[in-house]
Amino acid sequence: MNVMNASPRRKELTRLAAQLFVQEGFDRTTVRMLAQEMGIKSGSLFHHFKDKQEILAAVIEEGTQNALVIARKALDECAEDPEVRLRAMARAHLETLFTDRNAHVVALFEWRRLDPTASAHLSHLRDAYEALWVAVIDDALEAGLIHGDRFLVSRFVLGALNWTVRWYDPNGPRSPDDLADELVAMIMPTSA
Amino acid sequence: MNVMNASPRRKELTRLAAQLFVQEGFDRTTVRMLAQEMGIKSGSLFHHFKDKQEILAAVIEEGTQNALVIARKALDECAEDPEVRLRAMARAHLETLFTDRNAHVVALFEWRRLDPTASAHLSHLRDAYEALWVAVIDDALEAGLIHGDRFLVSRFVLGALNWTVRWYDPNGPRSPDDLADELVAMIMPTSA
DNA sequence: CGTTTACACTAGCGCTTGCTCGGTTACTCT
DNA sequence: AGAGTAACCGAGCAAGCGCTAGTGTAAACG
Repeated sequence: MNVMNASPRRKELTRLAAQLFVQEGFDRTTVRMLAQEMGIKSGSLFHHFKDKQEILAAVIEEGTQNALVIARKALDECAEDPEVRLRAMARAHLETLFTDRNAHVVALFEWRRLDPTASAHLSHLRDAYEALWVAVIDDALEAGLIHGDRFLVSRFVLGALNWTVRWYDPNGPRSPDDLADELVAMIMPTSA
Repeated sequence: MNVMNASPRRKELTRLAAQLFVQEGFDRTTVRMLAQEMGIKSGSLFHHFKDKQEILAAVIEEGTQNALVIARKALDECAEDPEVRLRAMARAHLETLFTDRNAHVVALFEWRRLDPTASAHLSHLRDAYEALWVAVIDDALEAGLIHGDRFLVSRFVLGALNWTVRWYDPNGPRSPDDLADELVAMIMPTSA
């Protein structure tokens, strides 16, 4: 068994698992279903992951890592103007949400199935990501770009963005970037 | 077995079930756990509900019905000013979200566990509720109170509101009404 | 060459699951 | 008193669950 590696094989299996977890939910996805999707038998699955829990943790870790990388890159690449940064952050959020959609849906809706150990470890990743958001929101507030309570604003914005996975159709006419821009415009009085 | 009644006993059992579904998730809640919480044995449970699915449907129906009633009452009781109605609708949403919190959390996060028949029936209820929102949003847009795409705005607002169940602490300093007002203020440029 | 390593297989154990069913209790209505 | 009925119990079945153990095989390595 691979204790803690990130072999390409394991990455691919993690991707397939994410898809099934989204389709069926974590609890309803059996190891036999996972194995079949991966083209192996259920016993072989435990050569790659020590138990079902570890598969869930791998899926969520993958998604959250990517979110962090993409958000940092987006912020690095743009100017220091608070409005630009806010828009960039919103775009980055939706970008990762829909390129790694399966992993993020699992992270958002199956987080509670993690055992305490895995949850604690992954919480740090998640906190690091949210810290980026809080910083951007703070700057926007300070610049008078938006108004309200910093805590509430960031929660509302993240809620609105995360909820998109429930209704957004990637095959529709609107791009994720459009969505991000519309949301930012919605909360910015100056752009009326 | 009670085919389709709403006896007080069944209502109470539904309430208890909602609580457990929130704590453990639908799939992880066994009929034995449900029975114990209700003070009966697992076999007796099927005198009240024909199967586990029906319990889930009962929980969701209860919550959605209440949401409809509360929202309609709130709209009936307030003036025709679009801003007032928007605020009233947001308040009503959070009010029902936190007085029937368990039922709504189940409705929001366990909807997919419903079998197609139950889902179809309950979708009508849900659509009726969302229609109230769309009407209110439309009026607010027409009055120039808010701006943006009517479809996107309502999705963003509902997303922000629904996501509150993930972070809002009813024992904190803020009331649900405060939350609703802050959100409305956030998306209304005129109130800056 | 022999040994190691990665990956897969078969078989099945021990347990839990949703649900059934015949029988019992307690209350209501005539 | 007797009949009807809603509520509940105890026992357990068939299916499915996560996971383990032991084995086979082919490529990689000294």
